[in-house]
Amino acid sequence: MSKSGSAPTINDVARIAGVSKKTVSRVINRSPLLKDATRQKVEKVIAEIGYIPNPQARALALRRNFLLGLLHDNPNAQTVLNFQEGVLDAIRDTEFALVVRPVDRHSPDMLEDIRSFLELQRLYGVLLLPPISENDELAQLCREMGCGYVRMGSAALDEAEHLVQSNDREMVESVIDYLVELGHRRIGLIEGPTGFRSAAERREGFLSAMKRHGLDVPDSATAQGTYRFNSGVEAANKLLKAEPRITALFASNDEMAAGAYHAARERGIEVPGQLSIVGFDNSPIAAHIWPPMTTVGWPIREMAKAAALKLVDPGSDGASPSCFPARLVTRDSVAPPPKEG
Amino acid sequence: MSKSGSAPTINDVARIAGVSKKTVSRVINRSPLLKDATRQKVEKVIAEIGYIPNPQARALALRRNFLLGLLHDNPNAQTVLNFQEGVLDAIRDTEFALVVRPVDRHSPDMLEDIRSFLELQRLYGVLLLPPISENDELAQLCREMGCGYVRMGSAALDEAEHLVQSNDREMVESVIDYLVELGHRRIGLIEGPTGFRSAAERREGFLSAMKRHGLDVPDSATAQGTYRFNSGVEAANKLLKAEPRITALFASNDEMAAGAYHAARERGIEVPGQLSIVGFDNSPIAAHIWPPMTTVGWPIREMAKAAALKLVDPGSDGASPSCFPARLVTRDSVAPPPKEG
DNA sequence: TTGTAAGCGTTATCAC
DNA sequence: GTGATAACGCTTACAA
Repeated sequence: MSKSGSAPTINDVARIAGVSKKTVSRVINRSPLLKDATRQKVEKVIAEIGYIPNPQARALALRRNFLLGLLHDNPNAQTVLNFQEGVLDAIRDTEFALVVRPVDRHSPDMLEDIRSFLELQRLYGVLLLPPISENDELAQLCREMGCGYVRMGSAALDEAEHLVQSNDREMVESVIDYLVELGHRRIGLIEGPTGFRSAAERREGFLSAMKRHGLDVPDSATAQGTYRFNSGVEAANKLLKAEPRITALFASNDEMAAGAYHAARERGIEVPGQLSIVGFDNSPIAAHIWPPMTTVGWPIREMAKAAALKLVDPGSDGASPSCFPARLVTRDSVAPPPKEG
Repeated sequence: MSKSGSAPTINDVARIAGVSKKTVSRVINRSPLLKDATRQKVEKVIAEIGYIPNPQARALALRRNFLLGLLHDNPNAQTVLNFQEGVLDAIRDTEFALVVRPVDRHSPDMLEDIRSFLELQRLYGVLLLPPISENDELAQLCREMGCGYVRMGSAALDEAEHLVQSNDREMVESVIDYLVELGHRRIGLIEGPTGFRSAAERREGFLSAMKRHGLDVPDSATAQGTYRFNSGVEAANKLLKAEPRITALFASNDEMAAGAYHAARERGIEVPGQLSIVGFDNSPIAAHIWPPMTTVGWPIREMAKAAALKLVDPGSDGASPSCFPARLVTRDSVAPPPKEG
């Protein structure tokens, strides 16, 4: 047995199994050049004494920590938290742990901060959430530092092994199809901020669907927001004062869509009777607002799990492309347009 | 200079400064038995070559990682995320990093899971969020494992060095005072689930304030929820069907309060005209719902920072008690009661 | 296929 | 006060 008190080490295993510690190390690391008999003998001892390799020691020897980092500039609390859960799904019962690192994408020091963070903590790999996942310099930095990385995004930002993707554009197209089918013709767009790939993808989806249906998109039917609630209020106010009034609007995220609810209510416009609203994200507010909001939801948690697996177990499925389909969550904020007059 | 390519090590510092590595180690660890001249000489070299101690090596030698763990059973996404930001405020520019670990308080294996997690990762310390912060066995486990811990709670759960506290009870009392001052007499309570200390504290605050004002609290004016939205709907439905109807209600968190909005709207009861609603948490939904909700807010981020500092720098202020005052965030969900009749 | 010796970068022990 | 020397628990040469 191991020396009582402290956890068994590789030396205990080696001594009891009657092999060298290097052989034990080979077992741990699944070296292919081991005789099966030896491997089994060692594995038996490992199981018996409950040996677990010490991650700190491995980290020192390998010059690389068993830590996954989540880098994000808080797009939305629930999104970040769901993502954390998904990563945990992937690394539960492994030696990996998840470290989080909120960053400020507007800070000129962001890249340098991340560089020294990676240098210090020697992370095994990092997971990049939008919008900073769209930053190519950041990806380049990870490569330079020998740090694995996976980007989560709404477009083909990188090679398959570094990317987990959603199909925002298609989804927005089908949202518009849905509204048109219900009879809507004057549909407005509250788009997200410049510089966000997701915002661009969603706008493209909107515009191409409208074009496909032969519908006009006057300037007065689009407005830009910041992805925040207040900007949704302002943008909706712009859209709703134009005549003839739009009968439906798509907002590039739920928070702005909630702002649009607010603006509509202040103007005495009924949702969905006089105005249909569709959001994007399926965040909690969409379910809790009144009337419950129809929106587009990503399978964030599954995406996060896939992203983490690409890092910790690239063998399994990591090299293959991962595109996760979003789905329309139908609730009560959409109805046919009001009769003209 | 250090060998080019890799970062300088303690050996480089020792060689250049002409001292032993142990002396450098003493400088790093602020040993008091060093001659000032020696210290300054070494510090100069450290600054010159930009030496940073390697956390992985320290972790191995000290048998303790430079990681803070956040253990939580997601009370609320925004709360958790704010807390993370607060911890980061405390450990920014230190060698510490934050690892997160969502747990399932309903799992019978929770304690064992946490035990093996702590054993494996050798965390410097953990931060416990409600409701698991109220679990005394968990605190005991941390003590046994030699892992620092700080509990965040709404009552005096532990000694000052292990606690960051909020004053939920007093705050709820002042909420009731506020409603009574406006003229409300029939005030309802949607309380949180059994087993949550925060729920108990808030209920106590409610009841003692009502008693102080000589106001009756019939059974029909209280209902229990789970802190989730749907339970708020159900609880409010129970409260709102009792006659004479309550004119105000306090919900133990915002999510249930949002559920109460929902129930009121379904029954055609106007908020705040016919029913005033006050929540607790100041979560985003309170600001985004219509009408914007009056609620009680904690300074989560500051509390998190204080908690992390208790762990990483107990010298500064860690031993002293930390009670953070919540404050009433006044918005538009409260009005005087409707005229009788 | 397996073992030996020498690190990885720090701290602890115990002399001086 | 300070410095050799041996841990800490593992991995990577390189040898056998």
